[in-house]
Amino acid sequence: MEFKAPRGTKDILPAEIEVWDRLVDTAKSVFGRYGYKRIETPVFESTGLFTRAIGETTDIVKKEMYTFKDKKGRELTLRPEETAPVVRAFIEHKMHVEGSLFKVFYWGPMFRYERPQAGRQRQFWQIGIEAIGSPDAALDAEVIQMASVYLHEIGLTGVKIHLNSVGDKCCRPKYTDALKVFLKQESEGFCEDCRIRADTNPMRVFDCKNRACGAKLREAPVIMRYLCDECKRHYADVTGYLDDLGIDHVHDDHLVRGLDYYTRTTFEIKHADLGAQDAVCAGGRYDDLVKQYGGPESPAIGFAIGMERAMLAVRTGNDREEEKSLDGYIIALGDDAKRKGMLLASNLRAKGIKTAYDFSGKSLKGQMKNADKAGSRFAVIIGENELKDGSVTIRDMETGEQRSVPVKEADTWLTKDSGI
RNA sequence: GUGAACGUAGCUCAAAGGCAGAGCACUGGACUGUGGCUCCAGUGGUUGGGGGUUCGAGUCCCCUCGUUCACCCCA
Repeated sequence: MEFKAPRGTKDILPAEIEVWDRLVDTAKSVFGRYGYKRIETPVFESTGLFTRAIGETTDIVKKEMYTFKDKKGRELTLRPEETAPVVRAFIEHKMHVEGSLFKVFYWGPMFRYERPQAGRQRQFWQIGIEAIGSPDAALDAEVIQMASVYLHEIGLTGVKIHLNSVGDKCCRPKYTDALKVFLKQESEGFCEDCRIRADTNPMRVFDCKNRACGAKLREAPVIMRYLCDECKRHYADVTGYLDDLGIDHVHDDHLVRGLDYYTRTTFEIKHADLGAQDAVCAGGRYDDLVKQYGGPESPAIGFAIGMERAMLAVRTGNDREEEKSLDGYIIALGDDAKRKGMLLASNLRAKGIKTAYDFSGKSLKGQMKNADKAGSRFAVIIGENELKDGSVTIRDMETGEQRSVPVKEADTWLTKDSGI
């Protein structure tokens, strides 16, 4: 075969689209219930938008972006994530209203040039939300609860909410300094990657899966001890509200975020069946990002859910019986019957009856088989006998019962709840 | 970017250097205008692509593309 879907991309075929649509429909329903409105932003943006927001030293910016120049030489990038575009739109359209929240949700494809793996693709879809305009810890709790409700409503069970705080611009530097000192002192105990991380982005050592490093990290300074009073208080409030809401969560000292813009609350929702890429949802606060981009002081929080990962996790134990996708399947025998059949199909569809017409030109037997495979409730047969008296034969594909009815009454028989 | 395994019919997989096969699916028949069950028969392949070794390669070697898993990183 000459052409295949590009590496790291996937077709979603009709057989799986039902689950896919459910993820989207549930997003509309759940996030709408919390007062979120949908936003749609371009799939590509100026490259600088992402390099500054995400961080020059992050892997996403350094090696994973689909960047290109257009014909006028503009530097553009296929979006690797959606927070920066939403923030850009928020500022550009001056959506800031003093004392009120900008609450939006979205779904769409994101692009990162990575080696594909279970739950990781080059084009992948995210469903996410952003709430811009409040520092309130109660908002954090509501957002986390909303994510949890969403995952519950798409039928995901066995998820675990991990929570941490990464501090803000005054207390985080103190912590990273302390961590750096520790990593330098104990450098023999760490792998090569971690030694490099000590300089570039020390908090990322907590992501290391090397067992020796993990053991060593138990002695590392813990960020909670270094948080300023405001951050400490904020985090305590978030967990307090979550407890009030009855949302299970675990504190995770080692939960750090890869993107530079995060402040204070960070969280991940993990699922055990996903393999190495076990986060189905991740998010956190980004209190400085809007200001940093020239907007008004607007503390904010958001999260994103990986749709393909959610699909993988939902897949297990979800073999629901599929609904009959057709009400009527029209089988015409001969040219005259064909004309009648086409017209009948058209009339039935106009009345909202799901109707397919058989174009195979096969025998009655062959067309009956097609009706069976198509999953129709009824077969509607038009042959010589029916042409003579202006009737059609309607056969219930479940019970095998059938009866002859006038063409004009076909619609009422096809919409009957039961029996024929 | 690094490492490992894998790539054979539409699908799931056999064939341990010697005739490319099975099950399911598909098509036809038994059953002439009646689907599902059963039985019988049939169609279907440049063994991912390219090169090499060999009398002979699906099998061994090299390159390449892709898949999977892990690392890295992340949704």
